[in-house]
Amino acid sequence: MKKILLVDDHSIVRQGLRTLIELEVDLEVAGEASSGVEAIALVRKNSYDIVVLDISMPDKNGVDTLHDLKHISPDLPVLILSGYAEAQYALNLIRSGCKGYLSKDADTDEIIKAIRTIANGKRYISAELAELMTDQLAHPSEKQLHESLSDREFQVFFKLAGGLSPTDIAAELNISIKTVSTYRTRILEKMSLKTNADLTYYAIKNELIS
Amino acid sequence: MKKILLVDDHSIVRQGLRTLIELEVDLEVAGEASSGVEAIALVRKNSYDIVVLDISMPDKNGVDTLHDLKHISPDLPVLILSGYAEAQYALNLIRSGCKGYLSKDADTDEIIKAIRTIANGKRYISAELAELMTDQLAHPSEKQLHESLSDREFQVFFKLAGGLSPTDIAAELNISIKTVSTYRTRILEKMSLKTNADLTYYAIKNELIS
DNA sequence: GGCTAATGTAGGACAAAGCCTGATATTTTT
DNA sequence: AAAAATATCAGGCTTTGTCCTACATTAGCC
Repeated sequence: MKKILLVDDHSIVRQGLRTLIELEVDLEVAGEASSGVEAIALVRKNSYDIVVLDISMPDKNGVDTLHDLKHISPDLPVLILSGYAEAQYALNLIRSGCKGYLSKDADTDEIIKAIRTIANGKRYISAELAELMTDQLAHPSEKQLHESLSDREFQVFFKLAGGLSPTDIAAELNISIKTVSTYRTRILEKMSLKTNADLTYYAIKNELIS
Repeated sequence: MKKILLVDDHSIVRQGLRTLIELEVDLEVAGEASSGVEAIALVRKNSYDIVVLDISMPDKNGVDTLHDLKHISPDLPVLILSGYAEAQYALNLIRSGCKGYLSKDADTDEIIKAIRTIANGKRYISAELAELMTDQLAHPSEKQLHESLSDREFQVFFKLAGGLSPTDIAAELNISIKTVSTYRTRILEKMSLKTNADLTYYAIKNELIS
């Protein structure tokens, strides 16, 4: 009987997981925490076979919680549950020592399968994640996306992210709008983004602008 | 026996809600949808007493789904379930005709209470939301910029902030690009902003998107 | 109960931006 | 030093978007 600790700030999600898990004879929910801090405290006090951890939580996020868990109990396997948006961090998380990473919209069979696999000491890699990893190997870029931009490209990136129009940028840099447009295309290409809004988003999240 | 339709893209959340609801004698889950489109189709075909709707879903977001539901079935009460970040637009949604608004980390009792209240034709206002509303009444000048937007304007605002092109928005809402453009002008005017990047910035900083 | 303001909707004219393509220039690799 | 890759730049052509205007409907108000 594998003892599971559920960590998620949404009680409904915990409830859902609990219901799923209780249908399995070899698995049981041995604890629930609604925050990272609470989770750490429980792991200090009790023993579990696996932790199922939501990455996005208000007080202490999943990334930090994972980091701390690895100090307290290095061998305790962790399955990360994430919303769809955070897929980008999956690789960082695996490197930080979690044993598996699943999107919350995975279907219930897959979730149980992942829990069981990890509880048995193995890794669980979903199809999506596998794809991400091979992509990553194909383009081995440890560095931040925007670091691969050329000088000029970065200038343009910065201005686009700030909401300047191509026309304005062209004027400021004394180049043609066409050129600005070309850079834009390259920037989006290099950074695997689609829209100017993505640039703004990226710049804010990476604190390039505030 | 009140018939409930659950709409959420995460199967775990649906599972959790279902478990909760099945414990109640007067409530039953009569349908589940994992997307807005699916929800609309179900509402067209069957009859429900209440819809529990997640606002953040990939294909058709909750805002649009709510809007459409109000056309198809104006009297069908809707309870919006949201992640914590979206509290800001609760008021917009109430104005758009939802009967209640709850954060996903509300505890299970409160969720059931909200469902039952709404299924009986009343409104459900959580303590947090009530506070928001009274704040609002106390300082009417301090209302958030985006709250002065009309239903339609808000939809467009949301999509523009997310980086959708006017063409895409027009297609999603089945209106002309010109109309989208008009809304854009009004939105920027009302919010005293200048560019689409400002919208994205605003939406991120106000946690309307994350 | 009529008047005004807000809302939802587009058309047309024009401007802006985007995509594809291709020229030089510069740097890196072999 | 030659070859390959990268960076800087733009023209042509087409698609998109914006601005201004307009009109019907609804909601709000004196």
